[in-house]
Parts: sequence; structure tokens; C-alpha cells
Amino acid sequence: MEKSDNRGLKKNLRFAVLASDVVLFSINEESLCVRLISVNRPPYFVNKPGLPGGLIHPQETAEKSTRRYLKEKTGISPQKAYMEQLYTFSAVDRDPRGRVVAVAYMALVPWNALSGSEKNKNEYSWWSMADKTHALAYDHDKILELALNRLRSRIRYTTLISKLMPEEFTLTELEKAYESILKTDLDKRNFRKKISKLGILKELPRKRAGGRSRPAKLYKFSKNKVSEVEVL
Amino acid sequence: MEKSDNRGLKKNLRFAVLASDVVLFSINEESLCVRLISVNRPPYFVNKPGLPGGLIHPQETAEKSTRRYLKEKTGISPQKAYMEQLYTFSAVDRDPRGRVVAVAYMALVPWNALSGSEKNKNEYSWWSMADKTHALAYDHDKILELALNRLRSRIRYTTLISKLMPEEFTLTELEKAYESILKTDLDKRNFRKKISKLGILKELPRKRAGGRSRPAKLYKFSKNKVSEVEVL
DNA sequence: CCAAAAGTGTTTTTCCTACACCCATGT
DNA sequence: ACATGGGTGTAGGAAAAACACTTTTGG
Repeated sequence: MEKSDNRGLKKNLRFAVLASDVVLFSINEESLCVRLISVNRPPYFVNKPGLPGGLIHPQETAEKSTRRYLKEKTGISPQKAYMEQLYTFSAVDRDPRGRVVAVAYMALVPWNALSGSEKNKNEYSWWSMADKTHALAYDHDKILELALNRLRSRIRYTTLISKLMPEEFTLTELEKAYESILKTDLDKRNFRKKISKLGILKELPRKRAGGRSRPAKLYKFSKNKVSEVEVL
Repeated sequence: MEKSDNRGLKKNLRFAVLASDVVLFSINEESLCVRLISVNRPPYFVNKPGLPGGLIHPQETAEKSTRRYLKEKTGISPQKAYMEQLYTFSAVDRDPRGRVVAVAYMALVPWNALSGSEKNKNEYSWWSMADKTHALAYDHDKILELALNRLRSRIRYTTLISKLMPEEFTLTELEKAYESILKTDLDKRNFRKKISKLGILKELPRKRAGGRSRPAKLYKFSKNKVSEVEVL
């Protein structure tokens, strides 16, 4: 995995050099997780967790590059993930090996869209955002913090959360998704009223059976596109 | 002015090269304006309007670079302007002369903070956003459009508009500022109720005299920092 | 005294919040 | 029959929207 990280930098380049980094979120077992990898850059970083990323090639856009490194460093098929540009980090000393400016992306994927190997819970794979043990390589703590804040604010006024949900889901599952990201409890009745008034969901003729209780109606988002509506 | 534009690119660089561009807004005579410059890059662009910008030096951050080009290309003192990063544009063909990735910034300055020469209304200086004649060099039309959208949405839920207002202003002036950016009419009474409930302004002991009507109370923003509050 | 912009209150409607019980199913 | 989560309604308060007249100044 680290072999494909070609941040082998010459110092004293004529200009700043460009990289991409990606914060990939998913929700597993009602808990928001981020996909990290192991960074090995002695003497600076020895087996430290970090975000997937690498240098942007001359013939690819920042987003293409981000998708490529997502695939190369985590094995996750990039077409499964929804992506939004986050911010460009350009502090002069953010990479100890030279001048690297990073375009950071936030990526979202529904947990159920991942294959078995993509779900892999190795040492440095999916970390729960509830665990407060982040001490990431480079300035990746800062990038992760920004990504989390951006996600939290964007699910309030857009339908962005759709990109973390499976194709079909129950209202309780949707509510739990909001709660896990926002770290708040929502009122079940008010939440349902709000969502149904917005008209962003389509009720399906199926129900989720199999639980040891009353089956729940299934819904899906009526539009695939993320749109701006005041959700919460 | 164009002499300091050192976008003299080698093709086939090993990596993408980084530039900064800035969309500087101000409000003059109740109308939102943007500061453009003349771009001369034969054979691609001959005396076309464009955004101030240029290559990022190896030892400066993107924001520093943006401030430097603002000064070099428009003569405007960069410490007068408030700046926020907008987006990074990385389309492979966005610059016909080679691979240039641009970090775009939005900058805001109160019109009254500008010196006489900075206000200069030359051929390519301050353009009113009401004039629909933008046909800018590079992908600068796209950047400008994004900046305008960002400005419009950010003044709704932050106190960002403070960075376009003079130190002291009347409530009508503030309302006109919102109206010129949002292109809507606001109800005077509801606007004043909303603003005063938010408590973001401080009433000054002075009034604006000199008009041919009743003098208006003067206000200033109580905090210098842009904060997040639901304004409209 | 007239023109011009400043300033101010009330009513209606919509939205948000708080809150508790019955329902359908599996075991 | 019981345990489990699914599903629903109402009342009170806050915020938003609609709407028109009086006040203060300069000319």
C-alpha cells in the first residue's frame, strides 16, 4: 500500500507541488466511521494513521486523483463514493519533506455498498469517530476535523445524508444516521413530521421484516442528486 | 500590471502547477461590484477581463499569494480585504498554456476603505455585477459565479456582510447591502426586528446628518469577527 | 408646508417543541 | 402473553410574514 505513495519529493522545486487527500466516511452499526491507512515515512512518520492521498498527476483533476488514491490505498471502488471538495491546505510546513499543497476531499459511501474486503477492519482501516484517539500523520487531524464539521453542517441544509444511506431504509435508520453524525437525540415524532413535510423521500411498497418487532416501512430518496433544503 | 504575471509555463512539468485567483467584491452606490483586470496572453487572450491572480511561490501560502497578487495587479492594499478560500479549480484544460490548478479566494472590502486610486473606474477595474456582460479569460466566469453564490449563501447565516460595510452605517444602508447582493426586496420593519433581535449591532451615539431628510441612527457591528448566526 | 427618508406595532400564519400511548410482529 | 421497536396527534409558544402611518429633518 505504501509502495504506491510516490511523495518522493525534491526539495527546492520551482513551485509548490500538489497532492490530494480524502476523508472517507461511512456509517456502520449506527456509528460514523472514517477510513484511515498506515503512513510510513521514516524518520517523520512511522506506522502512523493518516488519510489516503498522494500527488496529483499532470493529466488528472484533483477529484480524479482523489478517486485514484482511494482505490490504490484502500481498495475501495471509487465510483461507489460520493465526493465533495473540502478545502485546500497550503501551510508551508505541512509536509516535513517539502512544499506540498493538498486539496482535501470528503467522500461518503453507504456501508452496505462495500464489499467484504472493503469493510475490512484491520489495524488502520475503519475508525469510529466516537473514539477520540486520532493522532494522524501530517496535518490530517486538522483535515479530519474540518471534514466532520462540514459534514455536520451540510446534512442540516442539504440532502447530503442520502449518500451515507443504503438504497432502502427505514425512518428510524435515517434518524439514527442523523443522530450519530450530530451527536444529538432527535424527537421521533417531530423528525418524521419534518422529513415527510419536505417530501424528499418516496415510500416503498415493501417493509423491513425479520426484526423481532413490527415491520417498518421502507423509503428511498426521491432524487439522486444532493439538493439544498432546510432539513434540521 | 501584466508584466508581473509570471505564468510563463513550461509544458510537460512533472506535476501540476499552482496558482491563486481572487474575486474581490465591494459595494458602491448600492451595487455589488467585482474588481477585474486586463489579461493579455496572445494568442489565447487579448485584452480580456479576468480575475487578479498568478502562480503561488514555493514559500508562501495560497492566501499570502492571493494577497500579493491583489496588491501587484490592482494596487489594493491587501490588509484592507477580508478573505475566504472558495474552491480549487483543477480541470486539466482550464489554462490553455499548460496544467495550472487554481486556488480561488473571495475577498471583500468596504468601498469607503479604498483610496482614490484604488477606486479607479478604468476600463477593467470595478464592474457592476448587475451588468451581465461577463466574458472573462480562462475559467474565470465559473469562478466568479461560484463566488457570487457563496457570498449570497454566506450572508444568510453569518455576519459576513460586515466585511462589505463601512465602520459606521445606518440600518437602511445595511438593508440595501443585503438587497443588492440577494437581488430581493426586504421588508423594512421585519428586517429591523430581525437584526435587532440578533444583537449583532451596536447603536452609536451619532446620527448621519446631511441628507435632505430625517437623520438616521448610526450602527456598527459589535464583533469584528465573522460569526455564524441565522440572519435571513 | 412640502418632499424625503426614518422609524415604529399589530395581526395572522406558520413552524418548532414537548410530550405519551397504541400497534404489529416474533418468540 | 409479552417483549420489541413502529407508528401516530395535539396543544402551546416562538418566529416569520404581511401590512400603513407618523416623525424628523432640509429646502
